[in-house]
Amino acid sequence: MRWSQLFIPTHRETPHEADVVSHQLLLRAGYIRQLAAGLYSYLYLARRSLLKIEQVIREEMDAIGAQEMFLPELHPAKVWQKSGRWDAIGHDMFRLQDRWGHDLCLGMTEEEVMTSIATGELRSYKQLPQLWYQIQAKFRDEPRPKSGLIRARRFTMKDSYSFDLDAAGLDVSYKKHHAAYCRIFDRCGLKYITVEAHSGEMGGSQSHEFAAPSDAGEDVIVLCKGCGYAANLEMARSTPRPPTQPDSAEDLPPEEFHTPGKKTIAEVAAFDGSPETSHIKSLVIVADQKPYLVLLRGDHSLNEAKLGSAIAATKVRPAHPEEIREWFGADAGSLGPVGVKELTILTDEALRNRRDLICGANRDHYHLRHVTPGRDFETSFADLRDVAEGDACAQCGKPLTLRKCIEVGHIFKLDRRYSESMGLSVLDPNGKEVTPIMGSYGIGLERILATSVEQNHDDAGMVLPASIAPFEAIITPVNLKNDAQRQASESLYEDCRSQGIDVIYDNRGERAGVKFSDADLIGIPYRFTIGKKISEGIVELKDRSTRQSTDVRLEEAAMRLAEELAKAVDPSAST
RNA sequence: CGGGGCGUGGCGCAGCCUGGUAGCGCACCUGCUUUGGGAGCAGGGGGCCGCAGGUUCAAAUCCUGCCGCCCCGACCA
Repeated sequence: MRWSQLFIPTHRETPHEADVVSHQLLLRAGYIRQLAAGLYSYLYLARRSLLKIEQVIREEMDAIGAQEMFLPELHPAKVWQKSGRWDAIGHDMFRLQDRWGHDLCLGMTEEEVMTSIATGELRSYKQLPQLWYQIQAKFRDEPRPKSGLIRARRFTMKDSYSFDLDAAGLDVSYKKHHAAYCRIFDRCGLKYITVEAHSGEMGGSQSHEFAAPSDAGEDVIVLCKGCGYAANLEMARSTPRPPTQPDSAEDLPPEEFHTPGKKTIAEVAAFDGSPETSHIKSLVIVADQKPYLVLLRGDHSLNEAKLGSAIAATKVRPAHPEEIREWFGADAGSLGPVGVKELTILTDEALRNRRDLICGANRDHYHLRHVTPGRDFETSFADLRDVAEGDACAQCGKPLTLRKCIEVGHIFKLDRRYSESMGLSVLDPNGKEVTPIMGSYGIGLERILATSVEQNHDDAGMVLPASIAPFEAIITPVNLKNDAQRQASESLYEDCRSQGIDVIYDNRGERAGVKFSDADLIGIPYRFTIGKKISEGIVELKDRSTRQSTDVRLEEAAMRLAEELAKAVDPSAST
């Protein structure tokens, strides 16, 4: 491609609406333009990158025997009603009606459609397993789209679905996907970790997330440098730091004391000189319409996903102030478990075997001291808290660290949730009707691009790996008006093309500095610079990531780069 | 949905407080010079100042309402 004919609208200045690096650079480098909140047009460069990412994914999915399909993005309500998600999902789904008043939605994911195809067609265990996938647009009416391509309302997902006869089969399909995903992210040059994750609304028994470390991420991953333990914050377990001050051995009854205007744990702790670890934090939570009193150590915070799992609730929310007033006769800030009868009390494990603690008295401006779980109130225990930086690893005892990550892929064992609700069954070898077991597996294509930019950039712009960069190389003549330089550029351009190198020729009449800056900004991994040394038959080959430049002979230049690319591209080619 | 910020040529911004000719840098067009890291000089084009009402002789500027975008939180497969 010749740059002079292309539309690559680069900007010198950072657009004001973007504040994460990938968003800024994708806009500045002319990859994308915003149409509305969470909706982006992919211009030429982004399109090329995304097609390359798509092709990597396609190759690896095909390699595990998955079959690509193409499904409608517009779904009739009835398939979602059948699975029960039409009502379960709420505002995240884009809904519309056709001219007859029939309800439709834009697809957020394809469990329902894929399963409905299977329901019509799969009849025998002999047809299993099946691995089906598609690479298509997904629509989610996010409460808050943000960070450019990282959380958009329309994005591209590769989603695949496995149908197996039994759990052992699902295990095989799941492992195949896990391995394929590792190859995909390796080939795309991402740094990532795989962690156990929370299944959320997808349901199912097991899930793993592919988490790419980045400050622009919204996921928090807990890591142990000692033993390699890694888990999503929603699943992670730890041994909390011991209380700052040991509990009193005395056996005193609860005693009310006046705490005028002190509401937060920090305020009460400062007021009476006790450490926060000797306090009970009381949170009122409504889970599936049922109220709970949730107790945590004063310095800990609640993880709502863990709570949801502990009580098998799907919808968890903090109680409204009026509800709290009605149930406790006091406001948040003076709440506690003593005397509470109507609400189920759940207590975090960190408070097990603790005694002589401080909590609210259910009377405004009063707290209780000498409170002991089990003696002064009935409760059950569960792991409900967020792991905190510096907690000890539950496996090896070393301190844990927290890392923000972008979720680039997620695989789920769905079990029979969808096959059952959608009425999928086949005959087993004994002629008995059985319900196949399913898995679902997703990768966000734009997130791979955005994450790559997040992980690979410098002050000049993006530094993309050759596998996903819009071009593998760029030819930059320093001065186009110089005949020798121009002719050499033309001939190198032809050489590169005959070597199969995806190359762009910057034949614009710009000054060298402009062309260098643009090439750096858009992140092309290799640059041929054709300048004065062409009189000796020499061109420079510069590596964008190392910024190292080597002199090569013009005649050998394309071949040299082709060899270099063959080394870098596709480390998994042998498998 | 709660809190905050911002809407002025394509991009980045000033002007608004204290009402009176819409301005700067970059980009763009023409010409000349220049050509190894975002050139110089000269000339030029481009604006519903987010939208709608109101106040006023007069509104980018003051008032009211709405819309859009961004950030924090809530929320989120």
